[in-house]
Amino acid sequence: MPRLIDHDQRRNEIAAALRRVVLREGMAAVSVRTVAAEAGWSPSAVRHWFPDQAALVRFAVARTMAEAPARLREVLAAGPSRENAQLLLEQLLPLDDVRRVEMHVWLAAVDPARHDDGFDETRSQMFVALRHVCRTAVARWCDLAPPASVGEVVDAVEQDAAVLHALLDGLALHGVHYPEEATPERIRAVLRHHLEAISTRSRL
Amino acid sequence: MPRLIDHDQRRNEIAAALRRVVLREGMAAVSVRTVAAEAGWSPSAVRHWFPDQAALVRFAVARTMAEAPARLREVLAAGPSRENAQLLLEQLLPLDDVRRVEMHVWLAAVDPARHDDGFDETRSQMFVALRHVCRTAVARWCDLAPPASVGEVVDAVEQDAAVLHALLDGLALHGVHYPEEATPERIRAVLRHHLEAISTRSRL
DNA sequence: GCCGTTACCGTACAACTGTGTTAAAAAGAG
DNA sequence: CTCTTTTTAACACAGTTGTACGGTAACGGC
Repeated sequence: MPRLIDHDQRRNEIAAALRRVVLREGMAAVSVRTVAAEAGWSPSAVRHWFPDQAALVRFAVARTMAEAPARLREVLAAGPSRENAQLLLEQLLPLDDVRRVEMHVWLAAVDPARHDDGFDETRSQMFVALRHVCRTAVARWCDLAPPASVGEVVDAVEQDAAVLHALLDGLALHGVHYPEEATPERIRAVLRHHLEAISTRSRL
Repeated sequence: MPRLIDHDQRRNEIAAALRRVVLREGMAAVSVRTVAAEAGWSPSAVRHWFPDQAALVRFAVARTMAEAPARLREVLAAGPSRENAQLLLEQLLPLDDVRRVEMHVWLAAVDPARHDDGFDETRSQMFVALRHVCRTAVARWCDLAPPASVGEVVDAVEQDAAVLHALLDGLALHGVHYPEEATPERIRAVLRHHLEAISTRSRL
């Protein structure tokens, strides 16, 4: 057997390089060559680990988004409370560098993906996943029983979740594209304000 | 004097061609050549009307977004009412083809613009303009005096406007990138639900 | 020692890009 | 018709892109 290399780690390194390129120069600057240079390898090395460029960015985007579920699970484990509900939602907002990179890469990838095949599934999965997090957050915030499955839908919660979902993505977009205006504190404040509006209403 | 051509109309034709390319194949497919082909001219013709590619997309994006203010003014002229407030906001959502194209082009242009100079001003202008529309809409919805100027800020309205602004951009993003899930009717319903939540709260 | 498999590199090529230059066509004014 | 300016085309050039191919270096088992 020849030298054995940790495939996953190698690919993660390259994905991290792509992330850095996207963050610094935007998705338009991503190419096999630029990513390879950023990672410190030759373009052929990158080509060795990924069959083509599309697979490269697919993998990198997937890996980038893959860290969020772990954070969500961790917060979820803390048990339901209002603080917890807000904390849950904040995991999906660009409030620190890690989450900012996630959102940035995702937003940069979503638009081109609209015309690439093989990304549609990821896109809609992301949508339903986010929606379900919103459902859970609304339920926890309003002190209701959490939704048992992705399929189970309670109408009142569902409407609030749809609003929250759009609000969340809007805040993410603002945080990434208008960092001066939408600072982490302001984003948090807007989310807080909206959540408190929900509770005020539900007390009627 | 040799043949005189309506410069503005010519440039608008080219901008429209760019719009079509963006809509069909995404911003990544935009080049002097592809736009020229779409418009039915030679690349040199396009180059004759725009000094370089950056100016081309700058102009096309500006022209695309330039149609919204007219719509907003028209709605604003109808005088304040709740229906009117919702209608105002709906002018900034991808509810028909015209508005869908606007949002699509804008979203496709915003991300690359983050790393191009000369677009920052447009970006922040868009932000404050949208925020002000939200302020006005909240004021009209809650039957308050409309804000006199962009500078005048009422705290209670301002917080609601910030939420509404993020919600609006989130809904726009959903409508463009998840057209199956976020249909015009659902987008309208979400907006409606949020606005009614505001009024419920304000009646306390 | 050797060998075979794996990892990586350098180069090459065709396609595309933006952007100049150069020249032809078109059309109103005289 | 001719002249003059605008409009369009054709071409060229350098740069970048994705991807394929041939070769080299490393390493584990014998």
